[in-house]
Amino acid sequence: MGNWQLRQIISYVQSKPRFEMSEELHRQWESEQASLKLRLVDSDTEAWQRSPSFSGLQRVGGVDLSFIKGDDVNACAQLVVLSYPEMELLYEDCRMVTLSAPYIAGFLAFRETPFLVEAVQRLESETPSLLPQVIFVDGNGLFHYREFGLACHLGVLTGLPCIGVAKNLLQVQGVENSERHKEQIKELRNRGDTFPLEASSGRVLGKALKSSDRSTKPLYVSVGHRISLDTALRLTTACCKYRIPEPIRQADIRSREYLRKHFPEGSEEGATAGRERERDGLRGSGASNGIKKNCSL
DNA sequence: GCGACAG
DNA sequence: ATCTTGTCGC
Repeated sequence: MGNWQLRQIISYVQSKPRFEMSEELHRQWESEQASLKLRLVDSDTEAWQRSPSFSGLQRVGGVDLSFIKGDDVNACAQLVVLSYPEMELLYEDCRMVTLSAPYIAGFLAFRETPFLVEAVQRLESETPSLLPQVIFVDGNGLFHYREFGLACHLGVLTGLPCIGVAKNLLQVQGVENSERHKEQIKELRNRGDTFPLEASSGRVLGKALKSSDRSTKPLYVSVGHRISLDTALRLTTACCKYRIPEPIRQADIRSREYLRKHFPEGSEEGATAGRERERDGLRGSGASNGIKKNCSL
């Protein structure tokens, strides 16, 4: 294929416009965020959160969604629970899900939350003793346009303490990826070092955190629900073997692994091909080494 | 027109 | 989110 045709294809793909949201839906979602926000608790509510060594904390959770390359509708929703402080797997749950909402910055929760809540509810009804005492969420909490990101949303809907952890900076409320910001990143020396993400209002919405010794890029941590920012930072640091907090990292690794296994590159039509295998006995409830597994197509 | 846009 | 090989270093 000539370079010329390639450019033609590239420009076509790139011209695909981002989803345009109707004014109506925009208002509806904003008002839902505002009303859920009334139930948000942005301080420590648990005894273990006050403990310097988190004594009393035994289970930390992580959630994530993974996608197949050409398909932004079918995804694998994953919940893992790890032991604290060992970070050993205690429970994992994954499901293929069909998303109904598009990705729109500022409204990520409407796309992902329904499936994450379902996963938590399955655990709650089947093995409540394994419920995590806190959940690490892939996305922002209070560090958000309206101070109610995915981690807040999931926290309020489940009632569980949640921590928002974003891998990329969301430029919001006056916080920007400026030269100043880049300088502050360079000044982070040791694992655990932070600097505040301050809104133009003066409120600190979250903090940038150097989560491992050999990572140039910080994590953007903010309160999700029922935890203070300082505690969220301490715990995030405590749960990082690498840059990404272990619960989120495991959820990410395992959901991708699941997709690789059940939808190898080439099984195009996305999840439809796999649906036929649905009844073929692939339902994992059997535990091999004490780890509760709860996976199915 | 240019840049931003968590996942 | 996803694509993608090697490369440099411990």
